Amino acid sequence: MPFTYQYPHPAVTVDGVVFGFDEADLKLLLIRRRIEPHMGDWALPGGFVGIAESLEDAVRRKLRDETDIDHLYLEQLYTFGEPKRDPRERVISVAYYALVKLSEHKVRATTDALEVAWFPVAKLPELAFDHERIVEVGLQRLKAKVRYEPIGFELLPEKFTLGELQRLYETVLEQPLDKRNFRKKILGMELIEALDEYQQDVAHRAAQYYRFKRQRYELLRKRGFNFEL
Amino acid sequence: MPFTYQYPHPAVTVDGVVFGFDEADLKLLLIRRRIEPHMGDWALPGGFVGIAESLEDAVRRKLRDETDIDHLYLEQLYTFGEPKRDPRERVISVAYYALVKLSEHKVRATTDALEVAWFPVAKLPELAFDHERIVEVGLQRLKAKVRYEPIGFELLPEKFTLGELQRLYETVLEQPLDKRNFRKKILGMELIEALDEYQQDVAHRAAQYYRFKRQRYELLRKRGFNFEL
DNA sequence: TCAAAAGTGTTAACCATACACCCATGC
DNA sequence: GCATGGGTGTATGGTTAACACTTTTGA
Repeated sequence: MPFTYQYPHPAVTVDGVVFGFDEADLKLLLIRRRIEPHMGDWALPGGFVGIAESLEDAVRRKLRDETDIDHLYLEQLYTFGEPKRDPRERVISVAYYALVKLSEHKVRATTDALEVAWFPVAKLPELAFDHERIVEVGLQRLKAKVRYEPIGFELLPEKFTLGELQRLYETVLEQPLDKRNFRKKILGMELIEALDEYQQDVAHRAAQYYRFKRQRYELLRKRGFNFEL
Repeated sequence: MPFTYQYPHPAVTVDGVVFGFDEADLKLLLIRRRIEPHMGDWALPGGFVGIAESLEDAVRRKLRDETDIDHLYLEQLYTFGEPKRDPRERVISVAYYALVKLSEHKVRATTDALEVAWFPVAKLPELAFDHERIVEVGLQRLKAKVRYEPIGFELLPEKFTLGELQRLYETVLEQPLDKRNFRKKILGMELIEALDEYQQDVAHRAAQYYRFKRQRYELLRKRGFNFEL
């Protein structure tokens, strides 16, 4: 028992609310806990922050360890610090939310997780601790942010069709969008460019692929441009 | 040295970024530290979180103790957790930002502060730790939020003139607004009501006083209404 | 009578919305 | 040839932006 302090210290953890998008569903990454408390229950990936490690490094490490996910859009979400969140001791959890290109990542359980899986956000299992609340805040944030920052592209593969992009927005915002107006608006921003590539082997007219012009967006943003759906 | 843990624990603090508005200036509340490190330097009000105390309770307690400010709009801002923020030990700080009606609060130094004062945000002194960075994030948030939530009213007295309200927006957003368009927009929302009261003893035509209809706003918000500048 | 801020409407440009049909492909 | 999603333009109404003079008051 070597770590002693003059005043009581809470434990600090990080939790990741990791979203992916898959054809028609917004999905959330969960792990099944290998240890107590809540052993065997589904929970957000996360864990204790190392004493000399930044918060963001801690989340990235946990996601790498527990799920093999690397390379993602990551942003701090909120800090949950109610005194009775964890039965063991006072635990303050800094939650991050992350967006990953689902099709480009295979997840697999590693050290702390019995199992790792993507769940449609509409059909989540019961979650450990107050993780349900954390997911709720994450969803709210995603929904708010997708409207005024081009983060939707983080959920899609490099090449995508306008149909896929529109379905993504409709799913996240939970409302249908007019196809012609959507295309007019997106194309009008000149933030995505058409490729000379089309879908293959689809049972209907093949859609053209597009790519997000990240550099152009960064440039425009510096000049005061604001993305808005 | 009674508090011992199996793994090292960081200390957790809260810091308050407290804004006020005064005639023509956006102001920030600072304290001069009574203790090391950074004794005598200006810093954000804040301190360690009690082991059985929620984060928000901790900020409120600190603001009461150090400055006598009670009753304020308070919201979590961001959590700063870089390993070397504090020379003593690993300290993770959960920052909150707060808006107060400057004219209705007299601040005074109490337990931990040698001195307490309001500084115009444009002319801040050097700050302890990474508090400059925290203030920057707070300002950014205020600027973003004031556009789509009616938080400006938290900075004004109960009764205010449209001129005061406009100056507040111009100050926070750092851009001039057209008087006629501003009034049209604000009055069109029907969120503020005119009182039968006018300025006294002003060297120009006396302005009418208005009041924010908070209840009506809450009602409209539940029905899906969105405030926007 | 001057200075200082309050108060007040109209017009033109732009943007958001609503809406329907033909196209290409695989089965 | 049919089912499926891709792709395209216009007209209307509403919203935003630009703009200048009169009023009231105290010094």
